[in-house]
Amino acid sequence: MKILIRPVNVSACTTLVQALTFFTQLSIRQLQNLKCSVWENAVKLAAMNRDDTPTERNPTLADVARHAKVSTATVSRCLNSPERVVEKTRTKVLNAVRELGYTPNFNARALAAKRTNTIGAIIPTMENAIFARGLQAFQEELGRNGITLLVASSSYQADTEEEQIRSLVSRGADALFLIGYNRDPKIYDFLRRQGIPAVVAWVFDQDAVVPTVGFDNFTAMKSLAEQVIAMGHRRIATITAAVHDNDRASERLRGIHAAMAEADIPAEQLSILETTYGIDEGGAALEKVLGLPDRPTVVMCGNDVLAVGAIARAKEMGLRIPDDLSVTGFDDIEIAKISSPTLTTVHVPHRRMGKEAAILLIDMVNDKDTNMKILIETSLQIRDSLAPPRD
Amino acid sequence: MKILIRPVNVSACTTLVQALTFFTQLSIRQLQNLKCSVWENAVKLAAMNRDDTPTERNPTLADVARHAKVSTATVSRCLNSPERVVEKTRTKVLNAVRELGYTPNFNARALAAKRTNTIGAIIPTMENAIFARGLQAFQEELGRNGITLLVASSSYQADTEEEQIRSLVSRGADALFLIGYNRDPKIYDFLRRQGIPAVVAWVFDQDAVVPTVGFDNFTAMKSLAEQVIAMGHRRIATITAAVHDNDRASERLRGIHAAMAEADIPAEQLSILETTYGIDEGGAALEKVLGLPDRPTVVMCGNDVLAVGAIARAKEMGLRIPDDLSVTGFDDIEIAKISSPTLTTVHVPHRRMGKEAAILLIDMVNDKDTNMKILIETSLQIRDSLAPPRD
DNA sequence: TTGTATGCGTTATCAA
DNA sequence: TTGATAACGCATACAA
Repeated sequence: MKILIRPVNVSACTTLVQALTFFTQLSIRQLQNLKCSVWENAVKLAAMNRDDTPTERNPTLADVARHAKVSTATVSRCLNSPERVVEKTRTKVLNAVRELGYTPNFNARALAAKRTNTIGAIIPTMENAIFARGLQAFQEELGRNGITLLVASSSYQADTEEEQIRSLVSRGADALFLIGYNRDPKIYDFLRRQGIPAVVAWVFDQDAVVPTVGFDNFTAMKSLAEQVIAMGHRRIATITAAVHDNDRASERLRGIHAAMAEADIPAEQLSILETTYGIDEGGAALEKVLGLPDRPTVVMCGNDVLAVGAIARAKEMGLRIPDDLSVTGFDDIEIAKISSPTLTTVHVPHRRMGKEAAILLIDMVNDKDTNMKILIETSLQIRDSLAPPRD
Repeated sequence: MKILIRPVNVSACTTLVQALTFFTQLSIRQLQNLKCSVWENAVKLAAMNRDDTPTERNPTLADVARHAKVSTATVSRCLNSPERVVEKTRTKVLNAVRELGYTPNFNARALAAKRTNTIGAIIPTMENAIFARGLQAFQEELGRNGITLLVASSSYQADTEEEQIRSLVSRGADALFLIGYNRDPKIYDFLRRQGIPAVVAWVFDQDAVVPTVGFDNFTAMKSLAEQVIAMGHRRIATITAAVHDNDRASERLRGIHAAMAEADIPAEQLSILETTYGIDEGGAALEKVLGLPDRPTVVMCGNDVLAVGAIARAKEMGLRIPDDLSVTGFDDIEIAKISSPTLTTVHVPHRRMGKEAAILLIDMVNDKDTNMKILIETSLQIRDSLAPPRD
């Protein structure tokens, strides 16, 4: 056999070798007997990629059983309820496990046991620090209880979320953690029929029919608005996430409206600007606010990120905060404190919320008839970005 | 029928009732006709646990098959390779699927098919926005290809990460996305033997033996340090994440050292402060910097969050930035632009990195012999927080 | 094109 | 205390 190769480059040769092993039906070893330095190099690389050291099959329960000369049932017991097997056999089995480097196949286990020790969570987006933070605390608490977390993010899409709920259930999640109460009722039906406990976080609604760990978005924002109005503001703008399908946002908006109504300020005095999440988005919305006829004296933002973006843009445009314009946020994340001026906002203990949700959910998995609602208290953080209007 | 019960406690009774319904073949409703308060209580509890509104068993392939009057194999084919089944039976089957609300059991599917269309990712923490952002882009690209993402976070613990790698593999992840190259070599061995492709992101090392999508932390930080030194700074401090087990941090530190060496600045002129991630942590570290003898004129931070925290604290303590002290960051997240003064930093295109990693990984799953390294370019962002030293 | 039958790696039930 | 063995729900080789 004689082969001519124009040595182009190594990676091309690699491909070539693979093609050759295929067409000639020679093993890579046989091909290696051909002499030529580029060739050898290529062969070596190809060998690495193509596993001449073939993929070892994972050891199974049966392998361990054979190795330890016991039945598969015994091995299984050793791993799941070690107290039900006598000391001597147990060590024998555990040794075999270690020697073979055995790891249980999760899917098989789930299939047979109908329990996965896994809880699923769906959040609107991972990019928003407050969800990340609540989730982190949630996960830490689960971890302490030997439960693993499966995360999905829905990009604020209701249908995506529904898909993901089904997906998590079909993956065997023992329970679900969801953000916001507002979703198609048939989803709650579905979960109930499947016997999958779920808790809803980030909102609190006394009348909700699902277990909840959250705060009262309406009251929190209303308190802040009352404070704003008490300072003398009458013309208000709000920069908020799209309120449609988002009960956190719509409740907060309702809070502002309620405070205005109680102070006899006509609802038309409120300009509402919807935008997506982000610092730049907050800035862009602020520009629109400034373009409004009869300019508002205060901008109440749906979260701190929008607020900080608004402040930055306002300063760029030559406004002084809060002298020329007041700005408020929601959440009280770190940037609220380092923003200049520091940001007036609503403090939400996200970590605690995540942790409480985990505890509740674990209880529910253990005995399903827990149907609790936990109210997380928020508090006003009055800082420098809010002051009485000048005019 | 006459039954005597010594009323021990409610839960015992509950069990008893369940036993009775089993043995007598009477429904709980019928048993409820018996009068006795403890008894009634027990019956009620038992009813709750035992779901008289019974948990509907999930429909299975077999149910669908029966409903559509075909074999399970046909139903399976309809779902997985619809082109291999004739139009008429297909619609019949799909109707049955819809009517029964059938969802495939993921675990069973994984067990039988050895492919899950799932890719696992392990990041150090979800709380750090840059990981969240890269991951979000990663996930979006996977989503476009019908692949779902499994996320785990290791809290920067090497052993936790190792556990999670095994866990993801045992869950059937087809491939893995990892941050940083630096881990026990036996992990790479393990993955290779299992035939699980993995890509490493956030770093770039030409000599690494695993596929990589990342940027050169060393060179990027070195360029920034050169800039700093060119401005005249000699006494430098750096606030960094713990460099042990963290090749991103250690490479960046090495970059500073290299730039100093080239400028003949003795290495002792660099004060190194390790801290954890967070705005407050950056602030605390800054206080330590100010306490240093022969105070540095510039603080180079390992990331923007630390930098912004440092700036805020410095301002609180009455320093003017950059007049009294220069500060730099790394990553170029949004707060870099809104910080005041705006932050000099290294721009890293996290989104693009995540997306490229996804594309590469998908290729690798399809034909395992891709062994690519992709270098993501970074760039300097010189802004207001850096100026020549005053002395 | 469709159906039958087997196996995937566990857990759980029952008998020994 | 242990060992057989039957599920678990699905995919697929093979046969029809």
